[in-house]
Amino acid sequence: MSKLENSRKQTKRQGERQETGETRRLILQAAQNLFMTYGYRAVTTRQIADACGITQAALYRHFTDKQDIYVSMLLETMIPSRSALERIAQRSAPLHERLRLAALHLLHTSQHNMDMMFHDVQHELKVEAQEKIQHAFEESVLHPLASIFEDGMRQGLLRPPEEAGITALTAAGLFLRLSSEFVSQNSYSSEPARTLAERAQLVAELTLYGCARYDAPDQHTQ
Amino acid sequence: MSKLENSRKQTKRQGERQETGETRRLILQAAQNLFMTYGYRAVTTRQIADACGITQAALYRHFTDKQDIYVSMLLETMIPSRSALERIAQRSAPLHERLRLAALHLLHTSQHNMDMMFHDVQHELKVEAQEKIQHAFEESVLHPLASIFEDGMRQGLLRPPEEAGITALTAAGLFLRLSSEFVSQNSYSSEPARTLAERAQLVAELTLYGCARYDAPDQHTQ
DNA sequence: CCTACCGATCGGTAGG
DNA sequence: CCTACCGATCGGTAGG
Repeated sequence: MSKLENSRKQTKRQGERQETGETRRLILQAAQNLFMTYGYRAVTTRQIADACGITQAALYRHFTDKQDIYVSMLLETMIPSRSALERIAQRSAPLHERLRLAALHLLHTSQHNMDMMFHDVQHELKVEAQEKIQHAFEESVLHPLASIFEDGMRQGLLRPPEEAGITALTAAGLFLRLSSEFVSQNSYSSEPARTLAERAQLVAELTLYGCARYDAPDQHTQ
Repeated sequence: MSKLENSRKQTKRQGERQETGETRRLILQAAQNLFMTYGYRAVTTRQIADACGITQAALYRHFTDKQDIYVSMLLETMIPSRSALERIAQRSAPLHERLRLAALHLLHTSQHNMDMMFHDVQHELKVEAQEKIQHAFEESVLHPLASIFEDGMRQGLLRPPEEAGITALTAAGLFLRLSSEFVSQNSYSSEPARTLAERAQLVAELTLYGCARYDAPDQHTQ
């Protein structure tokens, strides 16, 4: 006996199945795969429905419209990151180590194609939805990351903005860009294959120290 | 007497105006503004035509289809960069200075939304067009930049890949991402306003040295 | 949850 | 270079 059958004894008019929100989760999962790969506009509601084995019209029993699917998917992707990143930020480990763990988290949950996501949010969504996403992103991803960099500045390990440095928020944005450079195994180049852990380590190092040798002659005085 | 009238005495059947390729340039300029802002799919051929003051059907006298407009626009944007970047790469100035100039060039010509561009190329174009763009990008942008980093490795100023470093090509890709972080005045944060020159300087410094203080205690041994 | 369908809009073509 | 139009596809709804 399937668990689909035993978990409902109610009226059941023609072909309804909703109950547990199982279908909703299925839709959001398909939406994540498709939207994050092809972008908001390029994905049709029919593609999402096909990936779930339901008809396009059935989507509208779970979401009010296409935008609602997209926004719900983004929120359910970002919000769980908050506690994970805040926990990492509050560790007592050295700056470098916390950044490595944060990068690992980002690479692992594959906060994919951040740039495309923001483009879509900005250009395809209504203002109200934009603000909801923007807020969730700041609370769940940007601020936890920025707090790590603020810590580094308080400790005097990072250049403050007034010494040709950048603000903690900008550093966080930069860190995110660097991470997305390494989500997919390379963008253009023919880099040797690396594990997720190695890439996270690299993101942390590059963010802090760049590509220069630590012991290189000081080029600022050249 | 308008210059449109005097530059042609030929047959002139019903409403043709083509001659100098003037309209073609107008179309490419409108296409650049629109495609680079909204992405390939979001821009309609009617929008491009409207921006040029012609009808949508008239576009097809200058280009075979929408993709042709897009590819032509990208090629005519990237190819002129080649000589500029190669000249910068071959200068005798220090590594840091050449990177600063390269960043300035990129920020100035606003090789905008590189990530969206690559997404569009990969997902919306036919393979043949993809390869044409990929080739032009490598020749005109990526390789000139990579040659600067190769130089730095030869000089021993950069960590080589086998010392937890990255290849010159990856460094070039990273440099491009950092640049696009600063094309628009900030992405998320509330950074103080900076001139183009200041941002170029910052991109070069961050690429080489990261956000850490140059004189910070070595965190690798923490 | 499905079948059927709608208006709107898209890229591209016919014909002059 | 324009007017007019085409088939295809889109997001969303009616009705059960």
